[in-house]
Amino acid sequence: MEREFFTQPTLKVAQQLLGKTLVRIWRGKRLAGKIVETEAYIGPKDKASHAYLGKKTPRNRAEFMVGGHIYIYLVYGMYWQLNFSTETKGRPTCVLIRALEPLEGINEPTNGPGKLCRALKLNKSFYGEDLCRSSRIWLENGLEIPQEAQIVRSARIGIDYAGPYWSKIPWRFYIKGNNFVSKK
DNA sequence: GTACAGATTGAG
DNA sequence: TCAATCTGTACT
Repeated sequence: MEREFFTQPTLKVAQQLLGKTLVRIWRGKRLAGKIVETEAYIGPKDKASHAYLGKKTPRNRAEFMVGGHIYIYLVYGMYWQLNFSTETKGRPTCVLIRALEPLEGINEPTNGPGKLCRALKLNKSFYGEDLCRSSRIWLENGLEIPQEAQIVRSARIGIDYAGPYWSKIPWRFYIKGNNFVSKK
């Protein structure tokens, strides 16, 4: 995928990522999966974002990079969370990849954000990696892009702490009826 | 230096 | 319903 794809508005990128193929080269092998579920986190105003009110720390600085870079971090002491930065440099926006449908070489579950990172052998060494230039992880166009009618919008998962408004805003997207979406 | 909570998961 | 497990961040 080109840089221009990732620099579009975050909500648009979150929806257009559905159906794209995420490719990861691991020990010379191709691991690939179709993205079936995403969530948008939109910078300073989003109370659920790590960059709420523009907060910038060593941990979340990748959120501020120009679209197409990897923001990866550890939650609950054991699960990695894969995000792609979006929009322009300095804008703290990103899309969380929540679930994949396995296509090639994947032998572990990928129906959750922590699980997909385990299946694709992703960790902090990917922090800040450029998806447009990396030789070990990138995105390819899927064969068919889901029609708008096949995309479901709902509230994001696991962010109740953000309060009644931000925890309910419908910034989670997934492919309708897909068996690999998390929280069946 | 110490305390604390989290964009999850799988077991009971 | 609940514990595992650890890092970034805030506070003393």
